[in-house]
Order: sequence, then C-alpha cells, then structure tokens
Amino acid sequence: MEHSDDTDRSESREAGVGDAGPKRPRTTRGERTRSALVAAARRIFERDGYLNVRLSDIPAEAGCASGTLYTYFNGKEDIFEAVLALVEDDMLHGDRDAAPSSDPLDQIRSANRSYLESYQRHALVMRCFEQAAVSDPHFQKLRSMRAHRFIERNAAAIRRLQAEGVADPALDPELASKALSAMVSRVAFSAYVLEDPVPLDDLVEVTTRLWANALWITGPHTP
Amino acid sequence: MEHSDDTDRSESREAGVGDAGPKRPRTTRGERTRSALVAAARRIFERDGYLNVRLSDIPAEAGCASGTLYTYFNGKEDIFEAVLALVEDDMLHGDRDAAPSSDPLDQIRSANRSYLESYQRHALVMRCFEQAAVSDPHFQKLRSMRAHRFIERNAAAIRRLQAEGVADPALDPELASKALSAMVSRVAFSAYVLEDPVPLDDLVEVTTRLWANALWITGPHTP
Amino acid sequence: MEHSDDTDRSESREAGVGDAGPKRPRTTRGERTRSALVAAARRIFERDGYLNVRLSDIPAEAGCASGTLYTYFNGKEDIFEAVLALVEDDMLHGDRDAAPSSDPLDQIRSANRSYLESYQRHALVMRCFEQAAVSDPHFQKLRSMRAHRFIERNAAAIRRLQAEGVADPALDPELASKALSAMVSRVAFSAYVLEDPVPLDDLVEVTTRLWANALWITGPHTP
Amino acid sequence: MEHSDDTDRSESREAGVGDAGPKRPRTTRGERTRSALVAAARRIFERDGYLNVRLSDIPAEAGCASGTLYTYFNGKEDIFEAVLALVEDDMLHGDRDAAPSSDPLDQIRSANRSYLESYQRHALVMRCFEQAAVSDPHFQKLRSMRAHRFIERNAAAIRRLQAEGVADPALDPELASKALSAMVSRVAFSAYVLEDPVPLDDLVEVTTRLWANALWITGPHTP
DNA sequence: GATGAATGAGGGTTCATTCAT
DNA sequence: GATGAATGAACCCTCATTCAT
Repeated sequence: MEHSDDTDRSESREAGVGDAGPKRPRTTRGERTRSALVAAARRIFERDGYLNVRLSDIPAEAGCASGTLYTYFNGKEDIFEAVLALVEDDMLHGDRDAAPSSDPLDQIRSANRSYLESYQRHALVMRCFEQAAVSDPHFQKLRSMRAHRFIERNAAAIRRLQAEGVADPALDPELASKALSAMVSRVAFSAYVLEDPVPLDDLVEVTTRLWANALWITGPHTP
Repeated sequence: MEHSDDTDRSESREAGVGDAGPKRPRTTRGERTRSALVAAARRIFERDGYLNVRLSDIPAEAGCASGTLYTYFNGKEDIFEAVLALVEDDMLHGDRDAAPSSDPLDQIRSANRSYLESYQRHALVMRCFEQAAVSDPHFQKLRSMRAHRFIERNAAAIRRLQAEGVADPALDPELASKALSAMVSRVAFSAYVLEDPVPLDDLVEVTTRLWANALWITGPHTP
Repeated sequence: MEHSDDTDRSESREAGVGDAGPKRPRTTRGERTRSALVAAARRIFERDGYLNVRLSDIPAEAGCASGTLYTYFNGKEDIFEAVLALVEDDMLHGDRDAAPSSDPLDQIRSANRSYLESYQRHALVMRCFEQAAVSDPHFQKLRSMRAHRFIERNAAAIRRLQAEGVADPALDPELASKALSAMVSRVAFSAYVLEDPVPLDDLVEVTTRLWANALWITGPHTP
Repeated sequence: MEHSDDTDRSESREAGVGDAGPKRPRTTRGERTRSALVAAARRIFERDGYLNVRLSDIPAEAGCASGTLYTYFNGKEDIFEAVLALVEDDMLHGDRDAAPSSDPLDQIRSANRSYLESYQRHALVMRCFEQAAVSDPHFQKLRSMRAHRFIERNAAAIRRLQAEGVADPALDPELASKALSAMVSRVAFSAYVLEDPVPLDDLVEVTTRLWANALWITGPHTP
C-alpha cells in the first residue's frame, strides 16, 4: 500500500512546462552549473516557499549570474519541477528496505510508515508543492496524477483483499482508496507542514489502525 | 459528528487582520456600500481565486470608487475574511434541519452529508480559502483553528462511543478524529475544488462507511 | 534687541491662505468647535510634524467629524496658521516682564534670554514652522517677514549704538543685524529642535558675549 | 576656519540608507547609466525640490526605463545622497586654491569666502538638503554630522587663538564655534536659498568682521 | 452647524525576462 | 556558456476634499 504524492515522472523531467529555451547542458561546465542551480533552488524554495521566492535569488545562491537560470530553465515552474525530481528520487527509496510481509496489517503499516517518513524528510519541499498545486494548474494536475497513481495501487490492493474475503465487500475500492489515501497524506501535511507535531509512531499507528478497521482487516493477532 | 472548516467567529469578524482604519459603517448608506463590497468581493474572488484577484476589481464590481474599499477594509486579507464570514453564516445552517438520530451511523452520515453539501455549495470560496491558507499565515492559522473545533467535537463523540463500548477502544480519540476529519474534508476538497466529480451520495456513503468501520460501529441493524 | 520668528500678524489671521470657505464661527457652539480644532491641531502637529500630519487626525483628536475641519479652515496651511497665532500670543509675553536696562549688554542679554526661552517653550511648534517654511512658499514668506521685523529693530539698535560711538562703525547695521539675528535663531533651532542640548544659561551667555563683542560693546563691567 | 555642511564621506556613499539591492555597477555601461541617473537626479531635484520630485522623472530625464533607477538606488533618500556626494566633491575643492595666510583675519575671510562661494554654486542642492534634513531623520543626522565637523575644526582654531592671547578667553570655544558657524551657514542659506540677494563681497566682509570682532581679533594692522 | 461616506488621482516599487557583450 | 544591466508592465494604497443628509 502506498500513498499520494510520489511518482517517477521519468520522461516528463525535461519537457514539463513549455519547451521554448535550451534545456540540457551539453558540456561538463554546463552540467555543473545546472546542478548548482537546482541545489540552490531547493534551498531557496525551502527557505521562502514556492509563492515567495524571488527567482533571482536562485542564481545568486548558486553563485552565477541571473541570466544563467534561463539557460536551463524556463521559469519558476520549470526549475521547481527539477527540484521535485530531486526529491522524488529520494522518496522512492523509502519502500525498498521494507521487508515485504504477507500480513495485510503489516503491509499497511509499512506503507504508512514509509510514506510518513519520507514526507517528514521532505516537509519543506512538500510545503512548496502544496503552494504550487494551489496556485498553478500545472502543479495541481501533477499532484492529481501522483495521487491517482497511489490511489490506483491501493484500490487494486483493496480489490484483492475483498476477493480474498478479508475486506468489507460493500466498499467501492476506488473511492475507499481515494478517501483513505487522502487521510494519510493530509495527516502528514498537517503534522509536518503545518507543524502540528505528533510523534511519528503515533501517526503510523492511528492511520494504520483506522485504515485496517475501515477495511475490516483485523490482522493476524485478532482472530 | 461534524467536519473541519466551520465556525461562528461571531464578534471577531472585523478585528481579524489589521485594525488600522475605520471599519463598521455608521449609517445606512455605509451599510449598503459595505455589503455591496463584500458581495462583489465574493464574486471576484470566486472568479479569479484568492491569489490572482486585482483588488481594484472589487470596488469596480460593487459600483463604487476604488478608495471606498479602504473605508471598510484594510486590504485583501481583511475583505476576504468578510467573505468567509458570509459563507460561514450559510454553512452553519446545514446541520439544523437534520433530524437528530439516535443511531450513530445515521449521525455520522448526516454530519458527513451536511459537510459535503455545504462544501459543494461554497466550493469556489473554499478554493480561495485553501489558496489563502497556503500563502498567508493568518489564514493558515484560521484554518487550523476551525479544523480543531471540528476535531475536538468529533473526538468527544468518539470518546463517548468508546465509553459505550461501541467503538474500538484501542484508538486515540484525538488522533482518530484528526485523521478521519482530515479524510472527509480532503475528499470534499478533491471532489469540489479539484473537480474530480463523484456523486454526492457516493461520497457520503463511502466516507460514512469508512468512518463507521474505522471506529467499529456497524450500525443498529448489524448486531 | 529681539530676534527672528516672532510677530503679531494681527490682521492676517483670518485671511492668510485663500479665502474660499466660511471661516469665523457665528455661534457659541461654532466657537467651541473651532477652538477644539485648533487645540487638537496643535497637539497633532507637535506629535507628527508639519509634513507628516494626516489632516483627518485633527478633527478626530478634537472629537468631531472629519468634514467639520473645512467649516473653519481651508486646509493644512490654514489651520497651521491658526496654531501659529496661538503660539505667538504666548511668545509676545516673554519680553514684558524684563526690566528695561540702560546697559546695552543687559539689553542684549535680556533679549536673547527672552527669545531662547520662548523658543524652548514652543520648540515643537517651531519645528513644524521650519518644516512648513521649507516646503511651502507661503510659510517661507511668513518666516522671512517675521525675521525682517526682528532684523529691522535690531538694525536700528545697532545704528543707535554706532551713533553713540559704542559700536564698531565699520559694520553695515542691516547686514550685521541679519547675521547676528540669524546666529541666535539658529542656535535656538539647533538646541531645541535638533535636540543638541546646551544649558539655557550657557546659550544666553555665549550669544550675548558674541553679539556684544561683535559690536565692540564691552559692557559696564569692562572699563 | 571652515563652515558647516561640508565633508568627505569617502566610502560610505552607497551604504547610507538601506542596503537592499545591488548597488555599484560592474561594467562600463553600468557606470555610464549610474552617472546619467545621478546627473539627471541633480537636475530634477534642483528643478522640483527634494519634497516634490516625482521619482520617475529621474530615469525619464536620464533616458532609461523607470525600473533602472532601482538597479543602483533604493529610493529617494539613496539617490539624493549620491547627488550630495557629487556636490561635496566640488565643495571640497573650494578651499584648496586659497593661499594660507598667517593673518587670522585673512584666514577667517578666506574660509568665509570659500564657504559662501561654494554655497552659492550649489544653492539649489542646498535648498534640497535643507528640505531633506527637515523631513527625513537620516538627512537631519547627516547635516548635524557635517556641521559638527566644521564646528570642531573652528573650535580648535578658537582654542588656539585663545592660547596665543589673541582671542577673548571668556568664550567657550565649542559654543562660540557653534554659534559663529551657524551664523555663516544661515547667512548663506538666507542669501542663496531664500533669495534675499546681498553681494557676495558684502557677505564675506560682514561675516568676517563679526567673527573677528566677536573673538576680539582685530587683524594685524589694528594693534 | 455637523456629519462621515465617497471620491479618485497619483506614484513608488518589484522582478521575471531578455539580450548585447 | 555566462554575464548582469536594462526593461516596463502591473498594482496597491493614501488621504485631502466634497457634499448629501
């Protein structure tokens, strides 16, 4: 089970916004400049939030001239997408080390913990992402797409559990997935972006238990 | 059971943002002008979103001079608060006509329906509210406060049900309330602001069933 | 001997700026309102300086409606003139109690002390007057006229002393008066408006001694 | 002997007001633009006065876009400081060509003439400076600081003359310097800013004679 | 006389983006 | 590729003054 706001977007990295200017560096120097810009952008976005960044702060932080930004990016959207790509690489690693359990409850718990941990790790970028999604249709669509990828996977899992007779058959799998995924991602937002601090373990436990209860999964220990 | 983003704020309406200029009208003409401004503001905010409004469009839409806006409001924050106050008056009426049932499931369903209906009714204002909350600390706090009022009421309900032995005693009432309230409000946001259309009845049913399941409430007919 | 910035302006009080609106109150209530406005204006000018006053603060401070100001005054210039008139009444009292001495040095000392004392007493209004004079040709002219009245009186005194053989005959009485009067008024400005504090007695002594020396008056004690 | 309102301020020129934006040009083109702006600013300030300038007139006069002003300056204060720096460069040259005389009277005369001549040369800028000093604490402080530099130098000269037994020992050198310096600068202001025209030679003679008399210096030829 | 709501012109400032060097 | 100066549209907000009540 996985939750919203996570994706690979393999091919959209270069062509995200509007393909007008040059994009990929062709030289080693260019590669270094571009990387410095993305790293600087991340720091600036995290510091100021998506809506408040002064675009010219990014090349300044990266130690290059203001015009250089436009050698690799078309504007705010474009460079923020590059920052998101950076973060996603990290977010995708979370699940890997989890030993896949056959117990549904453990699976849910593991997915929730993984999601919440990576959300916490990237809270400042997620804050920006929320700001971007609320003010820019492009990122709104992006967020929807990422959410849907989660929702679909979780919907498939619910469908499977229903078929196995261990989940409430009256639930629409798609809608239930949508609602439960929303619940987890919103809890994460509240805790880590709005800074309403709750211990991570408590968040994992309550979301897991609610999720399991909601589906009628009682776990191996509740016969 | 009720959900986030709803409150009374009875007398604090004017004093929210920055108490600099004159505020309340003292004459009938003033009252009329102020109302026209708030109504116009609602239309403009709904049309353009919180972040994109051109403030001068509001007095223009209201049919008065640009400066008149500042006779009653201190700026964008201030007039948007007045619009929110307008909407809240309406949102508070939703629950009333619901016949209070003794069946917990009916109560949950009724609260959910009421919340979702009013959210739908004011979707465009809620969109602005989300934008405001993400870009302006004042509205972020406002949203938190409103959410907490819901969360506390629902937490109390959960505690009661646990005491009566009809809800999972292992759940932390506060955290469960937080998560489930977030679920409902985020489902509403998704359906009505992000325009991911789902029939209202389906939303009511799935949220209600998930909520009930999550708490182990199965309704009176399923003993 | 007397110094700049002091005059009676008996007849200019009503007709100073631009005689467009109504001016003098015709009823007792009107008299009270007008006085309250002038008193309030003085407080506001002293608080904010001539250039920074918000005109509408004055009727607010006086406890009447903003429009009422225009019943008696035509604007900032006009009401500030009324404030100046108030202050001048007081400044004219300073000299009176001084026992007229026949010793030129005593006369100079007495005039200087009187000037500096009343400047100190009205420092905040004098600050406004300087601001007004520098930004508004009307008050610039007014200041010049007041200064010239002093200068002429002092020039006459110098001429008399020269005729009596007790003052440097090589000095142009008019120019000398201009320079020495400027010295005293600027010292007052510096001490009381710029808040470069020097004990009053020291100011009196240094200006008096310089003035006397400059004219070659040695006083009765220096034979 | 020298008089108020003159200083070097060598390297603090840019950092005076608010150090927010980029300031010094790094290219030749930039240097040219900045100079054009300062020169244009001087013309506009002289034409309209410090208080009345429309800031956007300056880049218009300089032949560049309105925003370009903010490439080098933070606003009115900042660019006016640059104009003052320009004028000071010129004012500092005045004294140099004066052949240093050993006669105190000649020294005083020379200092007075130098001061009055450069004041006359920059009368319109001095008018602005007075306006700025009266309405803006930053320039008030600046004026005080410049005045104090003069005052201290002149106080030292007075102290020296007293030690040599050629100046009235009863005078407080600091206060006497303050008063006499104020006299000269105010006479200059009156003649050249207030346009109360007096021949330069007459001003030099009267201020010199008053200054000398006031100190009891009678010149070498009057033993 | 007094009220206070309505007016609306006016200008400072930011900053994403371009482009000559 | 990199530079950084130049651009200029866009917009909020103040507040002196008027005038219907």
